[in-house]
Amino acid sequence: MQKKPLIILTGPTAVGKSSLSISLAKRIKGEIISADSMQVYKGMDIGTAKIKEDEMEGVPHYLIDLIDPDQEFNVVKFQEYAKLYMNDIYNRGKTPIIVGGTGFYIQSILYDIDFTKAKQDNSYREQLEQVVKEEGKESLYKILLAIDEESAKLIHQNNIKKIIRAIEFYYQTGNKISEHNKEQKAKDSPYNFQCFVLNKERQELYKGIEKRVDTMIEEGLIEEVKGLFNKGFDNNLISMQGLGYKEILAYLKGEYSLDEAIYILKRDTRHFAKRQLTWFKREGDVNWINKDDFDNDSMVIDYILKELLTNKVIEL
RNA sequence: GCCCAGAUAGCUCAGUCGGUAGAGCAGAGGACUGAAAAUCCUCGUGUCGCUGGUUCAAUUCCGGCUCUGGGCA
Repeated sequence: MQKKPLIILTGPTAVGKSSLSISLAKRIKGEIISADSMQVYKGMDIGTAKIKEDEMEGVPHYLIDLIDPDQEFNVVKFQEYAKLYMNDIYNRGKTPIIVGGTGFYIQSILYDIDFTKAKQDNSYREQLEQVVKEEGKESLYKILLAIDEESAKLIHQNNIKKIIRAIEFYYQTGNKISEHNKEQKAKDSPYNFQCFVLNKERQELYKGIEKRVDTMIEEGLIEEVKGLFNKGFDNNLISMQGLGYKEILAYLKGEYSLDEAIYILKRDTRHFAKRQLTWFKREGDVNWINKDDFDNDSMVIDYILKELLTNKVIEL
């Protein structure tokens, strides 16, 4: 069976993925699937720099404004939805373009990672968290060491979240997560894909981030967060741990001054952009686009189209 | 003008009872397979303000100067 075409446009936050994705989608009659862990939430617009209706210029978008901020979302759900929408797009003879900065989400589609089904049950996880509280993280680490030595070597003792997941995986499936990961890493992509990573000079990227944060504040980020908080959404939610939300929430609660909150938000967003770049660097089959090498966006589009044609992802 | 306190890494500061120095933040690099905008790991040489003196040896002690705070006139 012939592999289906898939285009991916990613890169660190604030490089300019959205505007480029619209131009690209229009040129190839593609439809956009957002791979963004925060833009799925309704009402979180300013802080996630969500694309506005009129900016979409009629290009269909999926996985934006899907759920409320108090609903749970994760890679598995992302993968389910994305596959659903992609199928629909293929059936209509169009090409999906995955656009977004959440590397893990993109990977889950690109290599069709198998997330072995298990009932959503957090009770065991809570038990493990209790172990950490009462006996310390060393005890937790020892549990992992006993069941999956390989993972114990790979995961640092301080990385409690990862240790808990590894133990939980064993508990739910009876298999070692280290072996599962090895299998998944060896997989070939089921798609005929091209993955473009947009980047620019670090200093410029950081400047763009800081400017974007200032713009968010001007556009009413504080009001947006206040509104969400008044609806009862608090920092125990994953959504409220998003950049811009957790910092402004802390400001509203009096933990920071506004200046401090903005400083921390800018700094954390810079750190985040760096982590994104680290992720993409590790991804092997990727096409880096340094925006500094192009005079304008339409030249970037020309380059992307040329690459897609020579690699036979799309045809004329 | 006088008195006091500072002057050490990009920033905030610690320290050396005299043997050329170290934290936090910033910054850089990395990991990641059901929280991923999350979580976690690694990386610290700089005329110790300038200039004389004492000393085998001064960033450290003493003097002068410059600058920055604060106080008194």
